[in-house]
Amino acid sequence: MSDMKTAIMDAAERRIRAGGFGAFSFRDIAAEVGIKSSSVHYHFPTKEDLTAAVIRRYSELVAKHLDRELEKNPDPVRVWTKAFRTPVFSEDHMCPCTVLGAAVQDLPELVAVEVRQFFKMHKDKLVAAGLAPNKAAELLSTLVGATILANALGDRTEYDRATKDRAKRESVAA
Amino acid sequence: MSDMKTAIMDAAERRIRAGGFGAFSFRDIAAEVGIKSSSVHYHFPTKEDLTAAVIRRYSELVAKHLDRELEKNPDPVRVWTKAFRTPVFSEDHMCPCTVLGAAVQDLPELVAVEVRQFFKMHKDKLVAAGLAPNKAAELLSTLVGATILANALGDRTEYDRATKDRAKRESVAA
DNA sequence: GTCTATAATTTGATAGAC
DNA sequence: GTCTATCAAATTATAGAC
Repeated sequence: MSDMKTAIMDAAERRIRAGGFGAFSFRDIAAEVGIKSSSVHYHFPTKEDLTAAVIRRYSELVAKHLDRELEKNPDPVRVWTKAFRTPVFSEDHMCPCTVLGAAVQDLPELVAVEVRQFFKMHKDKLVAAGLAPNKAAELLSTLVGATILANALGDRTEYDRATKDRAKRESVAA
Repeated sequence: MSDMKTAIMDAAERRIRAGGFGAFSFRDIAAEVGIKSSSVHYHFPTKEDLTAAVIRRYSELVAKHLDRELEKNPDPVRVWTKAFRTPVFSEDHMCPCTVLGAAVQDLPELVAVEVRQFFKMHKDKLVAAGLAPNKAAELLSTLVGATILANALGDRTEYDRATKDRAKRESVAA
């Protein structure tokens, strides 16, 4: 993948994390990467294509990261709690799939498919790691919800408050 | 409040639930309620004003509902789990504050304030109902996240999977 | 690959008649 | 309160030169 294609996706991802599909334009991104908006269309024909590519890249990156962490630490509760904590304590604030997942009804089909796939990937991996389906859904819900709570309240420490007890309760219990 | 003002807010709320702040225009809403977009501005000067009014109304409605339910059932876990379940199993799919809370960084100030207040209200009420602050944050996170999971996966039953175990585990324990 | 130029549409908002 | 008319700006996307 070319440097420019990567730079475009990086800029788009940051904006999606902040406000979702409606919160960025080709002109925004073009200005940031130093080209014209028509040149962005050369790399990604439509906004739908660009957004879907960003989510797919993000999803694959997260999947690889989780596999790597699980090798070092067999406790899925701790691994996932730490993974979802990362954006909260960075400048990005939110996971792009969480932002898009909340407004999935307003998303172009290609994007909706990628977002659905992201959450399905998490469920599958958690079950493969030993969690019961109900526990997997509950853990994932708590982590996703905790990022929203922290974001909406403007208080990152809310994520730790929301996830602290479960980590103590269920760690190693998997 | 006039019937027209109410109709405008109803139309705006439905669109916010589906896609957030960027997913509706004054023209959309005007068409739905049978007037022109310029007439919408008579009732609400700006989009920011309209959105903030919608969220404030929603927040107050939810607060009253929770107070009423708590009188009938003293178990906050069951009351809250049922309350957040309602939009998931309706045509609305999502709570408007959850959708906006995920993208709060992209929201006008007046709207962001109302969204923050919504989640603060929940935390305060849960603590007043007897939950420890950590437990309140965890429960709220799980419920909010479960609505997103159900929405993103296009499977309402995911909400029940994600919330079933906790209800069993913690009910009456408050 | 990037540019200029532009089409076609939509947006939030205002002025002023009725 | 609602209308017509309109503005200024922004949007996604395309055509064609270089």
